[in-house]
Amino acid sequence: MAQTSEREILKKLRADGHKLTPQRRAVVRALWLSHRHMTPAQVHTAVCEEREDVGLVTVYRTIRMLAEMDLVCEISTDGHQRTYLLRRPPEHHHHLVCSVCGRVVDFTSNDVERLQQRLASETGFSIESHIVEFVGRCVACQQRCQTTDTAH
Amino acid sequence: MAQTSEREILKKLRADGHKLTPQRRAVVRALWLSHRHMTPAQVHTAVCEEREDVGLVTVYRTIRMLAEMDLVCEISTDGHQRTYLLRRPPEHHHHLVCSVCGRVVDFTSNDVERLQQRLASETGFSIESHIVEFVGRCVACQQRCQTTDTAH
DNA sequence: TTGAGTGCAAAGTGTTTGCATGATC
DNA sequence: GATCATGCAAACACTTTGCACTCAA
Repeated sequence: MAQTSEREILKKLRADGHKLTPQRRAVVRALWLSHRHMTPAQVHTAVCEEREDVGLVTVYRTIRMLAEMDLVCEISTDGHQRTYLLRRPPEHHHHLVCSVCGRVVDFTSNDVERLQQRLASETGFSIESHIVEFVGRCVACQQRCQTTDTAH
Repeated sequence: MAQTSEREILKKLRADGHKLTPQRRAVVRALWLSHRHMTPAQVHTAVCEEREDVGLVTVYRTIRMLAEMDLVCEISTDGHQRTYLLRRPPEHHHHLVCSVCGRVVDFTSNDVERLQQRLASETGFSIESHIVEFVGRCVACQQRCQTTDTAH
C-alpha cells in the first residue's frame, strides 16, 4: 500500500510508465531525505545542492506526478503556499505545524475517523478525504519568543 | 465575542478606526447575506449586483481588513484559492466541503477540542488554532455523477 | 478640510504550459 | 530510435501595491 523505501517509490514510478531520469531521482531523494513538509521551492533548493541542473519546473512536474500517484501528501500551510511530504507508513496522518519555525509533527487519531463517520451519516456526504491540521508553537519556539504575540 | 448582526460588524469597523464607505458596507452586506464560503471574486460579483462601482481591489482590501480583525474565517478549499465566511456564533466551527459543487457545510465538534488537548500535552505544543476540513460529495452531486470518478 | 479609502493599471506571487532540445528505455 | 522529460521563457491566476483622485468624518 505505501512504499517503505526510496527505491520502492522509483519502482512505482517506472511501473506507472514514467522514466527514471536523474532529475526525478533527485527530487524523490530530496523528498525522501526530508521529514518535513516542503514547498516546491524548498525541494528545488534541496535538489540543487546535489545537482544544479534541475529546473524548478521539473520539480513542480515531478511533485505533481507523485501527487497524482498519491505518493505525496499535500497541505496548504498558509493558504497560498502548498507543501509536500512523502507518504510513508503508518498511512493516514494529520499535522501539527509550528507557526514560528514551520516544523511539522505528524500524528494519527481514530477520533477523526469516528467524526468522519458521524458526519457522513448526518449529512449524507460521501466523504473522500479530510484535512486535520493543528497550528501552534513547538516547545523550542515557545521558549525562544516568550513575549512575541503573533508570528504571522 | 462574535457579532450577531451586520450592523454590529460595521460598528466594530468604525470602532477600529475604519471609515464606513458605501463599498465597505456593500462587501460586508454581501458576506452577511451569504452563508457559504466565497472567493474574493465571488464576493465581488455579489457586490456588483447591488452597486457596480466597487472594484475587485477594494473587495480584497476589505476582506483583508475583516480578516485582520478576525471577523471572517478563511479557508483554502483547494490550495490555491482562498474562501471567506463571516464569523457568526456559535463560534468555532469546521468544514465539510463538496468536491464537486463546492458547497460548504459547517459543523462543530468537541471531539476536536479533546484531540487538541491530547496533542498539546503529548507534544508540548502551545496550540493556537486548527483546521479541520472534510472533503466529499454532497447528496445532490453523488446522484448527479454516479459514474464519474474525479471531478477535477 | 484632511487623511483614509477608492479605482485603475502595473507589479508580484506561485504555478502551469509551449516548444525545441536532450535523454531514457 | 521513438518517446517521453527537460529547461527556458512566456503565459496564467490570484493577490498586492503605487498613485492620483475622491469622499467620510
